[in-house]
Amino acid sequence: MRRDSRLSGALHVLLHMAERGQPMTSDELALCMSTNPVVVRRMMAGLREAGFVQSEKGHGGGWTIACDLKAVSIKDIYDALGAPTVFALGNRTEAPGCLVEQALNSALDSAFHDAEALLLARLGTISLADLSDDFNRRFAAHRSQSRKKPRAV
Amino acid sequence: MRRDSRLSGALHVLLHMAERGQPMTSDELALCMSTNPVVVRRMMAGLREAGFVQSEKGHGGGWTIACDLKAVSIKDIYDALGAPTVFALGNRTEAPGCLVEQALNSALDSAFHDAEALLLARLGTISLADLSDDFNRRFAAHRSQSRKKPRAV
DNA sequence: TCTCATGTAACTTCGTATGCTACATGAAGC
DNA sequence: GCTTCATGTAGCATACGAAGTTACATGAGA
Repeated sequence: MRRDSRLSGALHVLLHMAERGQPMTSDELALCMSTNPVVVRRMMAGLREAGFVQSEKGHGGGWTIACDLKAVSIKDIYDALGAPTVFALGNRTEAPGCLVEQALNSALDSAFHDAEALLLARLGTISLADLSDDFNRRFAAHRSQSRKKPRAV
Repeated sequence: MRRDSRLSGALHVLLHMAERGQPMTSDELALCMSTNPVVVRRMMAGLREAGFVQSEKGHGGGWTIACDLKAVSIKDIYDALGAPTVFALGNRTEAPGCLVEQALNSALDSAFHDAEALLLARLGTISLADLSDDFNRRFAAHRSQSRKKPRAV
């Protein structure tokens, strides 16, 4: 099944903005992600409402980060995106009359609920600053490796 | 996002078959699930290949359970269905050149991987017999309740 | 007032599960 | 043998939601 990549996309955009340190337009961000500026705006709408980013119109406008990267977790971004459905698997019927299905849903729901809780808890422990730090480590490693073995990228 | 209900459907069908104790046709099973017999056959194909059920053609034919309910877990059924994608969320790009996306995927993959492992481990602890027992408990409770407050179902 | 940017509605595209039709295959009953 | 009943499966239609695109309104600066 095709996967919802909005969380991944939003985080990607945020990290690029954090690196840049100045306003970036939807067009620039769309280029970073090889997608469409409207997709970027649509994705960012929730983050703007949650106060994580700001947008300015006109010359010199664009998107800027409006929060402390250390204080915002991946889970916060997930919530700002509207907490999209986590699982591709699910029950056939949510409120079944069939007792077989009730027994089944009860067991499945419990397992899915716990897995979702674990996932969101994990995402809650990772801040945007953590991601940015990880990127910078990779960037430093990449540069030192490029110095040893210089080649075009 | 619309959810994949094959796991739920397959388990539902198996429990109905376990209750019945004799061959059930695709048409009967489709009726139980208010779906189409072809959908049932398609869903059951993997279970047949895995040896969990048998199918017979012709008069008196249909589907029968061919395994020990205590020995088969929900995870086994999931695998027999081809281990469909668990998450509706995912990375935009699996093998990105962008270092930002690499850092991101690394963090997300780790969390998703752990959540999936937890889910499948949980599904591995629940046998078809457990589900069947749970159904029978519900059925008994339902009947005793009906005796107290008799009414048409 | 012109240009650049966001905001948003409306439509198209694309992938996948599901629903359905049609027909081949094979087993049981007559 | 022939009919009936069942699975097996290909092939197409449908539904749905994310992503992609077009078009245009709105507002901020030069």
